[in-house]
Amino acid sequence: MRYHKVPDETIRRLPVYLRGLCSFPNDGSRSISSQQLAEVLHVKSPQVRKDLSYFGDIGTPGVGYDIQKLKKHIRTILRLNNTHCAALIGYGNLGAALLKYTGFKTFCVEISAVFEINPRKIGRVVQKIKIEDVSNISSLRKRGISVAILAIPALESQDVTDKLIDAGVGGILNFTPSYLSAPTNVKVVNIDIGVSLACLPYYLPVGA
Amino acid sequence: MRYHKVPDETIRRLPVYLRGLCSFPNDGSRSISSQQLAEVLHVKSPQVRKDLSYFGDIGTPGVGYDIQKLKKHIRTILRLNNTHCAALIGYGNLGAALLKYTGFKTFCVEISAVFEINPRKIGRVVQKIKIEDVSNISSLRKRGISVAILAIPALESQDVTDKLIDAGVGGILNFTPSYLSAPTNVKVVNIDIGVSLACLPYYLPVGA
DNA sequence: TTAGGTCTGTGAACGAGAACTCAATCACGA
DNA sequence: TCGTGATTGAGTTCTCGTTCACAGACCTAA
Ligand SMILES: NC(=O)c1ccc[n+]([C@@H]2O[C@H](COP(=O)([O-])OP(=O)(O)OC[C@H]3O[C@@H](n4cnc5c(N)ncnc54)[C@H](O)[C@@H]3O)[C@@H](O)[C@H]2O)c1
Ligand SMILES: NC(=O)c1ccc[n+]([C@@H]2O[C@H](COP(=O)([O-])OP(=O)(O)OC[C@H]3O[C@@H](n4cnc5c(N)ncnc54)[C@H](O)[C@@H]3O)[C@@H](O)[C@H]2O)c1
Repeated sequence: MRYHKVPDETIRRLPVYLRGLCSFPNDGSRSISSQQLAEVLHVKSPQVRKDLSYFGDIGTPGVGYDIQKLKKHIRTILRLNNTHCAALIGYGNLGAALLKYTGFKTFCVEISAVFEINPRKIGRVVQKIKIEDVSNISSLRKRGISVAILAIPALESQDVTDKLIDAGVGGILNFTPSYLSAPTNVKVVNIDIGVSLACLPYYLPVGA
Repeated sequence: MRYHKVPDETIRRLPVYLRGLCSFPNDGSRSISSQQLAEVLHVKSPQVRKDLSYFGDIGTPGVGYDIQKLKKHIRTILRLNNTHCAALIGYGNLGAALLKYTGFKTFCVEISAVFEINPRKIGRVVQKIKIEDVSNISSLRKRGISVAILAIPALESQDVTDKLIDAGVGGILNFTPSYLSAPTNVKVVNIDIGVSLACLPYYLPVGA
């Protein structure tokens, strides 16, 4: 492997590969070819090989990829070896749904802190987590929490983002419909549900 | 404007432009330049002009874009002139959050039907909508509902998708972590929250 | 009426990422 | 030990989308 900047698109596909591998029928075979992997995941096989080749020689020519080794390798690349703790900011409609969701553990991510501004919610215990006051965000650094999920009203999002960054957070999953300013060493991933939904009618057949 | 296939990326930006225009400070000026628009939305100004130019001459050289006209124009392109009714499939954690959300009306989309398989939920009235049995999906065609939001367990997603397509649905917003097979005339937009979250640790500074 | 400044629309250059292709590599069996 | 078939890794090509740059349209004011 030579030096290469890894495309963001590749990073985004790795979790998909990982999930595919986890749910792969354990039919005794220890290895899987890029062809088989590609079919399950609905991508092309050269894509799979190129993605994986960015990170060194993982596969074996003539054989394929060792399933267990590949899983471990992808986890290492994504830093998902040990469980990551994430903070949820905003326990509203969306926040509550996210907190109840158990699917994140496939990716070794676990929501381990919840912050609110509403006094009626602060102090309540939900899913074994005690909801804290939003001013406690500054404690995130010493608690080793560096990933945050933003599910608060758009107006407050930049303020809270600034606080998160001050507290050493390096990755933010943003559900609010606002653009968040952040230094380049902080990664912001946006999920804009409204925009995704608004795109659909365009693709409907005319007259529908 | 010549004939051009419009890039998907352009379509995806249009709702962002629309939302930006809606929240633009109404300081009396009737028009806005691509420069100003670009600043608000954090894109480059040639991008804005190119995106809009796919759909004919909307702006006025030397002046800019008439704000009200542009809003109307974008709505027309995206077919968001008259309210679109959408069906929500699955009233679980996520489905409930989506149904309560009022922000979709910015984009003239409204959830007007909810389907469930759980008998204890069927028949309940939530947000003025009566939850129906999933077998009623076939009635969507005559009700003129052609957009659906999938928020059910992954295992059932392909089955229900097939039913939705049979019922004439042409656009699906998919929250399940599975790949949905659909004919090319049906648009599927995926929102994979788990994958988005799993990407974040990769970008954290080493040692964090 | 015309000159000068502003801003759009668009062809062309550029860049990133996806798909293709094939030489190099490996397992296995003769 | 060597030949065969399978499969990777990576250089090349292709496709799509973004950025650039400028001609032309428009407004205003003298
Ligand atoms: N619910 C959805 O389906 C949906 C869809 C698309 C986008 N969103 C976006 O997600 C965000 C959350 O949506 P929601 O429906 O859960 O809203 P919500 O109003 O139900 O919940 C927001 C929660 O955040 C809390 N909050 C407000 N300010 C805060 C602060 N400064 N610090 C900590 N907590 C604070 C509020 O007390 C409330 O509990 C919004 O930006 C919304 O636009 C939601
Ligand atoms: N909740 C989250 O935060 C979250 C995050 C990421 C992904 N997801 C995905 O979104 C989907 C829904 O998640 P959830 O947390 O709301 O799950 P949930 O279990 O809370 O809700 C699922 C609902 O769908 C209903 N249902 C099941 N089969 C059905 C069918 N065939 N037809 C109609 N309804 C049916 C169930 O009765 C239930 O009410 C899942 O695929 C999940 O993986 C959710």
